[in-house]
Amino acid sequence: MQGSDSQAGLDFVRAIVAEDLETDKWGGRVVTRFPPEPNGYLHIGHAKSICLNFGIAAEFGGTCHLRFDDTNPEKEEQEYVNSIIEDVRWLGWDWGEHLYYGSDYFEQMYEYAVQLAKAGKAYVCDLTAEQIREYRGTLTKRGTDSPYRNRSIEENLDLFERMRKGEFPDGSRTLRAKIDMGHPNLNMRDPVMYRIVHAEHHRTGDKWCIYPMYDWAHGLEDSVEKITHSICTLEFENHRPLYDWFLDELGAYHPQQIEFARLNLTYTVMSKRKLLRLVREGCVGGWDDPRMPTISGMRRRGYSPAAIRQFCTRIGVNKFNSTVDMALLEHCLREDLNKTSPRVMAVLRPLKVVITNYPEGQSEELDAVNNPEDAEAGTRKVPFSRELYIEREDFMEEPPKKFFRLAPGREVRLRYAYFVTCTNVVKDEAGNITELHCTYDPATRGGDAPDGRKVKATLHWVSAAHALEAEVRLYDNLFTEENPDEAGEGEDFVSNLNPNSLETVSARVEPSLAAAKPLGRYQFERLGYFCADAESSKEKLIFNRTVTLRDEWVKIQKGQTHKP
RNA sequence: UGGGGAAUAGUGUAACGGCAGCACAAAUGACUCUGGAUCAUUUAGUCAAGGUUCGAAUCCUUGUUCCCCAGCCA
Repeated sequence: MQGSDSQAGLDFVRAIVAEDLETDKWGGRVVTRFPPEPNGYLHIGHAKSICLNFGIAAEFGGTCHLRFDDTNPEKEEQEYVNSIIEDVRWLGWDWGEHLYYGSDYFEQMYEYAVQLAKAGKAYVCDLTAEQIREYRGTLTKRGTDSPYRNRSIEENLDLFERMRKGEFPDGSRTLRAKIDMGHPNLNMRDPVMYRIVHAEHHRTGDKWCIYPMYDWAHGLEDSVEKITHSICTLEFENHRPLYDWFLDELGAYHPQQIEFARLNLTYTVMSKRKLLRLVREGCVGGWDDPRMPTISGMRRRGYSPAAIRQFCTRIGVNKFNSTVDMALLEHCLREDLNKTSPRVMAVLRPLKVVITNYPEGQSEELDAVNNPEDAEAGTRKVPFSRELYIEREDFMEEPPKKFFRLAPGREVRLRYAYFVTCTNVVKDEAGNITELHCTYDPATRGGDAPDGRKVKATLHWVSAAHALEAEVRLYDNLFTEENPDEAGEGEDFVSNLNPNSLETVSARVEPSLAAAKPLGRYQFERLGYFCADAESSKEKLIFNRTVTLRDEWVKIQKGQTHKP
């Protein structure tokens, strides 16, 4: 093993898989699985697990199963199943024929339980939930045997069968593994295998009124599917001895479990419980709110599957808890979007500009490059006329040092159009700037001066008469704190919600955007990446800001205000 | 002395007894019809203390800190 370099550069999970392949531990097979519980929407943390499991299968010539771990009818819904299937597929992964449901194995699990009971390794217990907790002991104190622990095998078999038949009310009895109430690992103190719940299951309906506990079900699901590497998160490390015990007692196929650290990201929360709360309390518009770290939210925000996949490989895999900087996610996003997004011009906060020496009623079409990063993307026409809109923040009446954009008397370039010089500032009675008057230099058509003179800034713009109105939603971090859980006394993460995480503006966009399809991604030049909202239409254009462009000017401004 | 896991720049990771490397972030400069992109440069790290060794992030000892476990949730 030491001599082998096949593991160099691999993360520790892949290193194990590579070594197992080398030693032929599984007869050349690599079978992984992504086993979500359909009780919520998938988030970026799940993407890490999805990319790990499907990625390993793809890299090592194996297969990866998508399996719903649906053993708790009270929390699971078909809606979640549907969203999970959509999200995994959207991320670009394919499970082929291997779509499974834990509930499909209920009968087999039941038979396995009977086998254990027959071996005297499981018993029906009449203790209440509260009593079970008391009998379990504590972290430092051993537990006490249940008074029902030594029932006869016949009685256990009879009672368990009657549990299944529905003869007993919810919570009245459980089937427990007979292990060791003095075990230092609490999971080994006669864990519950089945509980009685008369609830309708989203797939099995009312066929069952006893449901397997996760610890009992999960290992069996992996075993039945002949998984080779059961990759899960750190908190299940303590459960591994229990899975081992079950599988060994049963003499069943035994996958290898490998635990890795779940993903944490700055400025957001990552547990289904907390995300559910944000949805239920109306802090966001729903599971797919573009501010949510859910896959569906990120999709609606304008993230590309490639960006998310790239992020998942960049963060690596490890066994210790860490918090990844949101900036890395945004870096991966920009990296992909820069290469793939067509550029367009849009003005978020319009300031009217009149080109006083441009003939009234005249207009022309100018050529604009669709994507300077992609020659194949070609060019398009953008209309130019006497009245335009530019970005309000691209003009300053009294420009500070290093402000290169438009100012009185200053010449700048309108992208792909002309050089213009500001000649007059029009204000209303309150002194607010309402309009700018400029002159243009006809010789600079297309954006270059034949005399070779330079300008320090290039501005984006739209023609007032041709521009389309659009609602643009400017998103920012959902939370103001890097770690939202760090809240004051008596408060929790909700108190760290960013009140400015969404600002809606009425923008003017170039006419080509009339063809924008829902979820279509664009770069609004000089502003950022934007995506047509899922509900955007020709009648009402809506764009979501995915992420801003990196902005040197913002940094300069910050520097100027910090050191006056 | 309950059990289990883990510690490498600000952040995320690599190095498998042999020059502590990469990326993000930050900073500086070049270039630019996006203050974008791109390119170059810089800042910054082995939890601590001992030990083994020619040589230790890596092996050993002791300690410190952090995470997980007391659901009939997963």
